[in-house]
Amino acid sequence: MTPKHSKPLPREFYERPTLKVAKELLGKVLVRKTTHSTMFSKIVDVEAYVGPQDKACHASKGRTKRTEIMFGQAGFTYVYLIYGMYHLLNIVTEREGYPAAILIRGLEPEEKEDPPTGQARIDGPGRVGRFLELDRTHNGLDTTQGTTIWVEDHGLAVSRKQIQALPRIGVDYAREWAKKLWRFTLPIPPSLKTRRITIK
DNA sequence: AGATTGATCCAT
DNA sequence: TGGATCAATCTG
Repeated sequence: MTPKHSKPLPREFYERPTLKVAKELLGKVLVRKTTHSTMFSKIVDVEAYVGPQDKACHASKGRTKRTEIMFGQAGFTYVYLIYGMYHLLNIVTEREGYPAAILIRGLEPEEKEDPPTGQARIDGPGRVGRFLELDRTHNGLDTTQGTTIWVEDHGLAVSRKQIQALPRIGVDYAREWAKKLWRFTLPIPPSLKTRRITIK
């Protein structure tokens, strides 16, 4: 099922309307390569931040040192520190000059054990950053090069019916923009649901 | 509900 | 140059 060789999604994939790209990222495989290992995780939860008018988008405040990357070429990472603790991973979309990005909120890591143990879902953008061992050195990386962080298509079909559209989290300050259904998720599979009991 | 935590941005 | 803000998470 998983192809032996898969290439990073090309820049053209990201150079399109952000809402479309966001939905199409669901079911794709995020690859994170460190010196020790290469991790593969299915993308299951994303949020779109779309353009200068979107008050929830950091770039609505204009072009600054921090938001500069979002104004640049699509396919680059936008990683930033929030609350002094969490590194959130985004991928830049749309044409150069139009600031937009997609926040990765949830992952399902590939099973590594041979009898699969039932891997937990990584739920929340802060946990995603921690799981992927991200820090600010991962800001502004080109995901089309297949070096550190990239996305592959392993051929998993995702139908529109599976995609839930929800309001974005934690952006109440954006007033009416917070009501946009620009968060897209895949349902938690039953195999994971049954394993969501957390033991202390 | 409250604490945590530090980079960023802007104006008191 | 200070201080408010913040695409969150953990604990109680």
